[in-house]
Amino acid sequence: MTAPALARLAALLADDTRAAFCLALLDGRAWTAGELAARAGVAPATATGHLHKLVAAGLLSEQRQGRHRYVRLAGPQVAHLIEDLAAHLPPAPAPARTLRAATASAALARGRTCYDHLAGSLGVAVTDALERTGRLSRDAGFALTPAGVRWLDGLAPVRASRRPLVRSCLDWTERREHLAGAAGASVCAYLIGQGWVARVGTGRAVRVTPAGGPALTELFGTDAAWSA
Amino acid sequence: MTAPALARLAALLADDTRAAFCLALLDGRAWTAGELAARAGVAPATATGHLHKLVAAGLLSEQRQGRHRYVRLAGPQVAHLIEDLAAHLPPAPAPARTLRAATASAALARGRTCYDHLAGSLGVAVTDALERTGRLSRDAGFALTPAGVRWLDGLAPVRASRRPLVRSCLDWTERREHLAGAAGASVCAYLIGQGWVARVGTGRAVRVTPAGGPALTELFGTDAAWSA
DNA sequence: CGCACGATTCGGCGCGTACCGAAGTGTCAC
DNA sequence: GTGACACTTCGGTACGCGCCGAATCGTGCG
Repeated sequence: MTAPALARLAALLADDTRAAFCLALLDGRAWTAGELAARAGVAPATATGHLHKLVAAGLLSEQRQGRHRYVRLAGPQVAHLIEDLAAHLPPAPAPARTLRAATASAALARGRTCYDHLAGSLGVAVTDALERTGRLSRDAGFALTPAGVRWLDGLAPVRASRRPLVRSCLDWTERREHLAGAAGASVCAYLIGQGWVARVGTGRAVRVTPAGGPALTELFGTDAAWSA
Repeated sequence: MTAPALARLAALLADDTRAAFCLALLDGRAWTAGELAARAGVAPATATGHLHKLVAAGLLSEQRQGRHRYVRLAGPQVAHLIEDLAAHLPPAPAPARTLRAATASAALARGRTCYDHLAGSLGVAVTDALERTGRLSRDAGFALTPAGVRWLDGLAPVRASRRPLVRSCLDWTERREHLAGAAGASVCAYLIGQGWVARVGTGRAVRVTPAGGPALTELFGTDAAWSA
């Protein structure tokens, strides 16, 4: 559209602190203003100002509870926008400085949630497995096959909504597309609900549980090394 | 990724002048620095600085010819990034102020190129026609059907590349997805090459030619009002 | 009730950067 | 060669905005 409108939108993410907020919120959960401030390393007063801008612009939705202000991404479109932008970043930067940081980023690369679906090598592996078993095709687009639609219906019915059933999300660690959209969210919720995939610590990272390895092998009819 | 990296990328588009440059360049052609400066309403000196940043960041590629500096988007990914961002803008703003502006924006809404594929209501109409004739499916993703792949091969073979054959692009006038990716570029080039679709003036706007109406009706086996 | 705490508002500081005019460099035309 | 032109570099101005400390408001706990 008009240049100023585009610039205003971009400007929301063009600040280190606001960008840090958005990346933290990519886990799909609600954070308090204070948590975000601490995470980004700024004073609470600074965080307040940023949150006002992000909420006013519609990127974040807020919910007040007592003396806390909870804030989350306004929806999957916003999450998709941010991941999309992140996917266009310079190839493969920033080696980890400390051992702690290295293990944390390795865990993130292995598996994580991207708002409400799986990403990282786990997300890509699930997507690959779906393709190998004929439930997903990426030859001429990115779509579930009829068999894939039936499989998903049996697994965890997706309620109809305006949200696209399937969309691809480009991963910034793997540089490959993986399953997103309502179907991606459904699969992720199912795997976590079954206890086959679990969150690690408090962040976005997830891992395959001991019970999950065999279960995933059976679910996808393939013997990928899920436990990696 | 890291917040500062994301912020740096966003900052490139977070300026009215640079945003205007990028939107102008969305037509996929090469512009001179002077043309862009005039379009954005800034002095040549200002444009030089902005172009340096955009080129250094890899969003634009430059080509020097004599005393001219030609500049274009660095590739389809960049075009996609910008259109993607534009698609997330507030719904439907800015009514046109003048008659001239109104006719220009109406022409853009009717049909335009989005870097290298068709967009606007024409782009959506073509996509709809492909779906109606069983060449494209968006039930469980966004993909060409086998029939669609055969049709495209007969029409204008797409050379293999790392670029995805099919991808969807969300339109900011129509708010609907339309065909993009290598297939979208191929269809657009074919229609323009046949003289069925032609550029209007010097901008991004395109229209269906008189010869194009019947031709499109035959091509898509449907009687949509192509000439609209 | 009174204290602790999260969040907010306000005022002021300082950096980053967008902008331009003027002067300089290279290229093309005559 | 000389002039016109596209673009660039440089210097300087001005404005926006991110940041914080301190004071305030409101809520929850003891």
